[in-house]
Amino acid sequence: MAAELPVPRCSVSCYDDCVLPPAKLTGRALADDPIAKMGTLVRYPRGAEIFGQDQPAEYLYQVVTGAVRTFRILTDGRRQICAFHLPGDYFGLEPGDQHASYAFAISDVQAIVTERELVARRADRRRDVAKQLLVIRGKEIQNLQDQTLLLTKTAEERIAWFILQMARRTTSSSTVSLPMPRRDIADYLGVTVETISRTLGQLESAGWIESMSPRQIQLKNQAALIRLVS
Amino acid sequence: MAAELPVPRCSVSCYDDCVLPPAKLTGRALADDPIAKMGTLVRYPRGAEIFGQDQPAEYLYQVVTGAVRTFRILTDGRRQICAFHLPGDYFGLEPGDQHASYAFAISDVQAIVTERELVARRADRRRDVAKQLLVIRGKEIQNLQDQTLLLTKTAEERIAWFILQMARRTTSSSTVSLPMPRRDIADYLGVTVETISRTLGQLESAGWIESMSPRQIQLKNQAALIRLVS
DNA sequence: CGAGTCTTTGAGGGGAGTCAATTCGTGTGG
DNA sequence: CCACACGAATTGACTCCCCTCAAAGACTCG
Repeated sequence: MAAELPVPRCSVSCYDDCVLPPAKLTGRALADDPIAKMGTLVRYPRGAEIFGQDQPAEYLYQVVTGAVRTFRILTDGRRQICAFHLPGDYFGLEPGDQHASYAFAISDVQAIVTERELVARRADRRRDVAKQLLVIRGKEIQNLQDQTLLLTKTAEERIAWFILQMARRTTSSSTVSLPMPRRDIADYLGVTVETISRTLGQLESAGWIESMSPRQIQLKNQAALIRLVS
Repeated sequence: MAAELPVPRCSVSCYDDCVLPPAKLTGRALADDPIAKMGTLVRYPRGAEIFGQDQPAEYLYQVVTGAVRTFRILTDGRRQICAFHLPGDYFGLEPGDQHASYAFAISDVQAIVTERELVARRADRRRDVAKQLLVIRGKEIQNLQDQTLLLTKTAEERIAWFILQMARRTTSSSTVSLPMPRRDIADYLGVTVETISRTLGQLESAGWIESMSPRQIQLKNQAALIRLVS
């Protein structure tokens, strides 16, 4: 619904304390990854467009630091968030040779960018590269299946699920950071920002979470949230 | 919601006239397909379980005749239809090595069944096989993305979209066959059977479709339906 | 023909959307 | 350093679409 910022904003943000832990370039995640090694590190300022819908899909991306949203604009003008990509996540590997979605940097982002052509050629020779491509798509399928299940549930269940997922994907502490604005969460979960706000209020009244700031919440009763999403 | 039939029913069905055109084994679809050639043709009677959730995913399937539903049972007892598989469609290629869903034959089904192990080994050597696996997953991703978009729309839009998709995937004539019961459509679109029934009634009142029988409808104004899903 | 399932139709209630106003938080300019 | 401007987020009142519950037809199949 909301138009994307046409111009990247490079100013220091008040939200910069909501940083997510960077994927460790030297850790298991990337060391075992035959594709990431082939790419180069690129920086995108907050709000920057990484690629646009219908553009040729020339590159494959992996987030190192920051957060990325991919989304589609529907014919009725509504916006559907496809996914949030956090450190370690791949994005940009489209089924076709054109991007089916936009990708924007939610915060300042560092990403490993690899030529698709290069990956494809390498996959022809090396089994591990070909297998890695299949794995990336497999994870994407699982995410989409989760999202599909989610969209048949109530707003309360969706939001609880989202908080738990963000907790799992970011820090393991009880403090969950939501680097994206409410509008993004709403368009991802298929509810309105008002419903997000009201439901978070209910969860806080129940004593299950505590809102430190709009983008920083604390889990007070994780078990209850898990029971909610059953 | 409704429990699956525990025992395959082999009797001739009243709905057997709702047959879908078989994928042509000699046609382009399968002749170009390096995987289908490796498998064997298997028949499943209507209502038969093809595989179950959490079972080891040993085979890859391609529908030749009939229709298959894959679905998951949620912890709250609800049932989520993942997809309907019609002649030419692949199913059973899970991200992990266990099936994430059940697969049942909606009508009598013939399918080409191929060992996953065999496909995997072949993919290690032959580029076209590896690429075909990627293509299968790519199509699955597109279907899931479509379903995701769908679940954010109104019941009327979902049902119109479903009719149009079934029209596109089955015969090209104006007669659309819906081989699955209302309950399946409901669990796929995330609405109730009552809403399906009522909305079909509305579309018929509007003169956009005409119901020949519960499982056979005729498109009277395809343009209007397309405009509805925009 | 009769049991059972599938589908349709009806009445009523609730969850989430819409519209609108207020508060909060941030960045800007004096 | 403080006041103001602007968007983000929250809160409130009202409406409506769809679900729930219930019952009656339609169609198979034994």
